[in-house]
Amino acid sequence: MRGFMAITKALSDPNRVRMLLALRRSELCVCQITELFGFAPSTVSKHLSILHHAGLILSRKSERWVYYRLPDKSASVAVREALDWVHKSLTKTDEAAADAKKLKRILQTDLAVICRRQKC
Amino acid sequence: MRGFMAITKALSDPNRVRMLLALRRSELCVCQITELFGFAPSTVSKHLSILHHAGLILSRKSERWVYYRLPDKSASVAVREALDWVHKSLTKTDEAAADAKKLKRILQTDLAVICRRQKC
DNA sequence: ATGTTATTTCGTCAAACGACGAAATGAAAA
DNA sequence: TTTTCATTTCGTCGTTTGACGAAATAACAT
Repeated sequence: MRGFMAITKALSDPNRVRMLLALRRSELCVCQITELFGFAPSTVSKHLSILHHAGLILSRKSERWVYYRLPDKSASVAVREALDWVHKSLTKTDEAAADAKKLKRILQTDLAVICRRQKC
Repeated sequence: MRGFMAITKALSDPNRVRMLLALRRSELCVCQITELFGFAPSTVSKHLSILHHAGLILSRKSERWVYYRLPDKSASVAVREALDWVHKSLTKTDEAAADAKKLKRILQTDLAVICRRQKC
């Protein structure tokens, strides 16, 4: 029950759900997600940490950046079913479409440029 | 997205999830659920109203009591998948077993007796 | 009609949440 | 080694949540 509640609590915030949808296309680093949402980096980091703690995303560090991604088959059944449910329910929504559109432009921009932009 | 978030917020409280599990065996009236949880009736009513608003449970009124039950096939895909996910993930947990055991005794007791008990 | 009573609504309060900025961390670059 | 910088942690603040009891509601029983 404990792990299950970690998942449902993680899913109870719309911004965290949007993050899961954004990660569907490809892994993203914190500053890319920060750019997408327009939140403070610390806020995004906290959200990602909650998703990570629930097992809904995985992380890896490379060069200067921390990348988050959706888990593969090795995730628990509860996590996989939760992610399937989220994606099946929301891929066709307006919010997901708008985020996907904005994300597309972000992915075309150099990472260093995006990160520097956030210092302003 | 709005309806989906209503579901995830409803599922983000462990007591509401326990209520969904309790309803798996049979429909229950508010005072039976109140007896099971040991909360104030107003608290239970609020929880049930949140679950109902999310479409996760249905209600019917009969004689003096309001009964809540899980929805049938007519529920939305998102709701049905959420309920399947909850039940598949949690039916074998200790919490569910303990509630089921206590619920069994409650179901053997006369409704009017249970309701009167709560006035003390 | 009147009274009873199961349920809901409302107001309150403490705890949890989500946002932020400032400071700490830690790994790569110089 | 020292600096740089992406990320995380910490403390704060306003809002939301979950609990309660009291009062309102509405349906049944008398």
